[in-house]
Amino acid sequence: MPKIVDAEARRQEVVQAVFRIIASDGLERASLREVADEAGLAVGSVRHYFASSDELLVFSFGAVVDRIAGRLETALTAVEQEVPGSQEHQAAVLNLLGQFLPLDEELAVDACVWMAFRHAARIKPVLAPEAERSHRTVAAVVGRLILLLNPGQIDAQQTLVTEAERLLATMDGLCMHALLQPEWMTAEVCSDVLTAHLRSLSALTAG
Amino acid sequence: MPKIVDAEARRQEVVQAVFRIIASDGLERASLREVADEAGLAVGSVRHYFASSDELLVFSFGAVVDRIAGRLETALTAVEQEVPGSQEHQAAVLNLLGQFLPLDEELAVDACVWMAFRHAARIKPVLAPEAERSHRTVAAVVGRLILLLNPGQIDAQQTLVTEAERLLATMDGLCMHALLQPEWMTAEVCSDVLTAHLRSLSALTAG
DNA sequence: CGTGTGGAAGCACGTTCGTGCTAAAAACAA
DNA sequence: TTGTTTTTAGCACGAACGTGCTTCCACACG
Repeated sequence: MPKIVDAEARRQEVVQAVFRIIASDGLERASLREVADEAGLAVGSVRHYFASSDELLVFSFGAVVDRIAGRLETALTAVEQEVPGSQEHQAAVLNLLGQFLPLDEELAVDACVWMAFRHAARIKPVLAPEAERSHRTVAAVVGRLILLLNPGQIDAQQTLVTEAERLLATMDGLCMHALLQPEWMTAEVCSDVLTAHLRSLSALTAG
Repeated sequence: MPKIVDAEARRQEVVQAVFRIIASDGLERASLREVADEAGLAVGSVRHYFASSDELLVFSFGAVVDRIAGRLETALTAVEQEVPGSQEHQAAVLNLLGQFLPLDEELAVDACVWMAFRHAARIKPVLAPEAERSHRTVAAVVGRLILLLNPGQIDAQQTLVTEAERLLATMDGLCMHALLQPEWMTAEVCSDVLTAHLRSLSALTAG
């Protein structure tokens, strides 16, 4: 058998190059030639691992969705292991919601890439399945979080859906503003908005 | 003097073509050739009114910002003319917030175009000034709305900023979801989320 | 009635893109 | 060593892009 290369690792390296290009220059610059350059390969080499440009983009979209979903899942189990209402519980919730925001370099890259792919999916049908998976996955996490924050208090399915969508929309909006208007959107404002929203959620239980 | 045409009207026609292309095929398809085709003109004709592709895009961005700002301003004065707490006041507020969402064809096109340009502005520096103007204008409207909803109750500047950003993030998130996941995001869910958020705002006054 | 100016159209060049295809290089089996 | 197969690299073609430049056309004015 010939030269053996860890194919999966190579694909991940290429995907990382895609991420960097999207974060710095946008999705439209993520062409095969640019990606190959960024990855230190030739176009033909990239095409050996990804049959077409579409396949590369779909795979990259799936990769970033998996990364985000993994972080959220980890943070959610951390929330579940704390006593509701405790200080640690509150911190775990804030940590979970912080995973949506570009608070450090890695989160910022993922947020950029995630946003770019979701918007591109509106136009490019090949990206639609991953976009829907992304939405379902994240909505499920947020829904479970809403239930954790209101233990046994939400009876109506409609309230759950509404509050989950409300929190999700707020998070996406915050992420968007943090990416697009970083000078107006400091980490402190993000934190204030999050705590204000959580207060409105606990008011739900009280009412 | 030669053949006289209403230059401003022509420019608006071209801009409308840009809007249609962005809404249906995305910003990256808004090339001079595509825009000229959509407008029923030749490339040279479009370039007669817009010196370059960048100038066309910047002008189009400004046009959609003006349209949205105009709608918001109108809706805000309508809110101001109602008695706070009245049924009509509530309806006027919902009407104002509804201007952010793709509730009809025209609003949907504007929302698509607005989103596309704002995200493109992260990469293309020529679009940055309009993006900042857009943000400042809309934030000002939302800030005034927050003050109207809490007459004389908001003393701390920080609370105003936080609540304005919170409402703005929610609106942008809702708009985004309505554009990207229309099957999950019915008008009813939008309405429920809006009323839930407004309830959390009035809870602010009560507390 | 010219005639010159603004409007409309198009050509041509260089660049970038995806992709089909070919060929060298590298590494393991025999 | 030789042979086989993966990996890497590259060429070439058609399409689409922005843009500099030129060309036609029609009409308002002297």
